[in-house]
Amino acid sequence: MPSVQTAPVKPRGCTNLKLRQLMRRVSQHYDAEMAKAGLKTTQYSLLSYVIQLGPVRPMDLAAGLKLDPSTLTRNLKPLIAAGWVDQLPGADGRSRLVAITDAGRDKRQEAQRRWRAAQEGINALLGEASVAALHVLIDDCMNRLSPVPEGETHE
Amino acid sequence: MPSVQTAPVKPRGCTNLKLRQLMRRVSQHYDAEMAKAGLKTTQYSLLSYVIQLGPVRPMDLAAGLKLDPSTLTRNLKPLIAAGWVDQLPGADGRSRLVAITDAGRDKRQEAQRRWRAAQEGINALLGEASVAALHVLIDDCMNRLSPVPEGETHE
DNA sequence: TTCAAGTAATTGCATATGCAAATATTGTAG
DNA sequence: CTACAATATTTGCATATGCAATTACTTGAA
Repeated sequence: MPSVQTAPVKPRGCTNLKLRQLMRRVSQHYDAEMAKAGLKTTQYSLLSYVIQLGPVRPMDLAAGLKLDPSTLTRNLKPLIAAGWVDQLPGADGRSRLVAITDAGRDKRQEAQRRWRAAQEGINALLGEASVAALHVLIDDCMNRLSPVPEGETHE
Repeated sequence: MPSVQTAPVKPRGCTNLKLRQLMRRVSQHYDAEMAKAGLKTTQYSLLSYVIQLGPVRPMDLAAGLKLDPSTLTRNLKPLIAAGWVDQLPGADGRSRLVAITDAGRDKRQEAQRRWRAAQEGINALLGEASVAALHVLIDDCMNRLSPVPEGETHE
């Protein structure tokens, strides 16, 4: 009988293009939901990390989000302008501390409901198994592309 | 014995955030290589599609790339300015035709070598099996998020 | 024929993104 | 104490991205 082999096939197409396209579609899905809370999904992620990492130096926040520090600086601006985040003086004169405000905590609380709805929408559309598989694959790829040094994971 | 179940686990974390993070890292990898040809990876993709779809209306080009038409308009600008792409009058007065130039074809040829190097770098870093699996998963997700109407695939 | 509905592209607005360079500060070798 | 190296953040520059509104043209109905 002709064996149905799952031979290791050489990847077709451009990984970068595929990733970008999927990312755009997925972002639209989340953004449509988050817009009801007046936030972009990127802003929601940022807000969440500011809460999670407590008052934190921009450096460390950027590292946590795996963002370029210069990008972080700019992404913070709208959140500061909206009064959701504060810039406190850091111990070191050349650094600062980024902290959540009460309004920011409230906003995040509200947005979290939207996020959950969006995530569940994705789970439903793609199937939980696929989403879980995607997460695993992404984590795996991230680790191979830039291993996280020992003891720097967020429990 | 305790069965090692591959139970369908509920996905953890934000699919959007994970995708964005991976996309950024992967883009950096490609961009580092493509920069040697003086292109962004997005520009390489666009150039490739302009060649592939021949003289084509912006609409259809945007659809092919799964990009918003307004984004396409702007992404074309640098390529037109560089003389790699031309805007020809379309049959219909309200439309145009986007076409590759000789210089554009040359540039793409050069860039294609860089792309191959970048793709092979990714394959090596992640393993061909992982990359292939990722592609399959992405294609699957794309289809579920926005099914391609019958007969609109590019052979 | 004339005007309203439809279609294609673009512009206005806001955000996201990263590299390289500039800035501000700290620490250190001499 | 001082000039230089190291560290942390921010700006300058260019691109990427999408939604809503606008512009330009076409078509169809009255």
